[in-house]
Amino acid sequence: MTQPLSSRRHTANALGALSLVVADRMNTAVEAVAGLGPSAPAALVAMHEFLDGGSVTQLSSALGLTHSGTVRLVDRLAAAGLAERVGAPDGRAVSVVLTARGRHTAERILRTRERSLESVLSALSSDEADHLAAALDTMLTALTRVRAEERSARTDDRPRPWLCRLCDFAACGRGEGDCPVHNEATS
Amino acid sequence: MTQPLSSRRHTANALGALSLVVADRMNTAVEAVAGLGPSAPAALVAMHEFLDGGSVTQLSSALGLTHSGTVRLVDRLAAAGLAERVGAPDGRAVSVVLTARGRHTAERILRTRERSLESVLSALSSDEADHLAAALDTMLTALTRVRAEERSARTDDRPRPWLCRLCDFAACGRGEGDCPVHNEATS
DNA sequence: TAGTTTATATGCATGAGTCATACACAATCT
DNA sequence: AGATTGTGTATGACTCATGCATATAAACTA
Repeated sequence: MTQPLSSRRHTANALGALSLVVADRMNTAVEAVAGLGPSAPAALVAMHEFLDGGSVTQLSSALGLTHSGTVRLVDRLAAAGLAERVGAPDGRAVSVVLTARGRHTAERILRTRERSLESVLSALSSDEADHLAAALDTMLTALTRVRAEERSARTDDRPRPWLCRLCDFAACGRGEGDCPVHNEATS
Repeated sequence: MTQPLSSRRHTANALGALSLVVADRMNTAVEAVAGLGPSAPAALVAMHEFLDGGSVTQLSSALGLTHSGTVRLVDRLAAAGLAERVGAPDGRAVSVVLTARGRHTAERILRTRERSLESVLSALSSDEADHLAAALDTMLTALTRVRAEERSARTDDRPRPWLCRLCDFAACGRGEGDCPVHNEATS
């Protein structure tokens, strides 16, 4: 039996409300850790998870920023002693690596994020949490597919942020290579 | 039986990932409607739903902006013909009302939001959607309580954005007065 | 009537980003 | 090898939404 339309609409509304609060709280908490702007946490986490030593260009497409925007961001990270530019094999490129402090900060960001999220989950019963997890996985998988389609259909090639921005790969729970989101990010 | 810890962590991670994408997509879609900055959609919807004719101060606390920030926002809305300032009974205050175009824009914003959210839900089976709805309600209720506590424990009285920002009250599905979020907003 | 509080508005500053452009190195094609 | 074209990085000038400090005006209060 199909869920009545009115109920779907209610669910959509609640999903919007919840996503907004959860994302807001998470972003606020996480931005405060480094205090270097809205993109810094995502940059640090991306490098920590799969992009350490990557080029500015790679970083820019993971974050959905302009190249020049990313250059400024790397400037800030470097000035704060969280990352540094080292020479890359390719002479024109630059390899952005996390310093020890940077890696430490990235880990603090992940922990902060997790705390923020678990405080939201703590209201749920086990059953509710299980069902929620199933629904989340379904939606994430679907969204990854949608994004892939959108990407191929796009004319303006403005990069968009990495879908799984801020994800903790260790907490993903899917085996290596099993997470479509992860795969999209690293491919 | 309790959900194993590793699984909780997975759920938290997925919740973070999903909230981020959903909120991102929603915000991007909705900001494009008026094109007057990140706060404009929330302002229009707030006025449309419960704050039409309200003062700049009321608006500022619903949005979590500074008063001056809100003044500039109202300037932009007025310049775009979406709102106007009319005299209030209180001579120093100002009453910000939506124009016909403003009201129309607010409705378009709500529809855009709803489309964005329903595209995410469409991947779910009826059962999944039902369970999701239950979990969402639980979490929203809990979050409302948490916010109320946080508010009373705060020293710096920086306003924070209205929790149910962008909500479509008609889609809320709870009866008048039954939605704690709604109640918090309008009280 | 004078002083305080409340509401709005404004000048100036800032931070994070964009765009256009310059520059350095690499890859490719005669 | 030399010239051309492409790719990666950096920088100068600007935009835009916001915050802070302050000014002004109206409303309460003593």
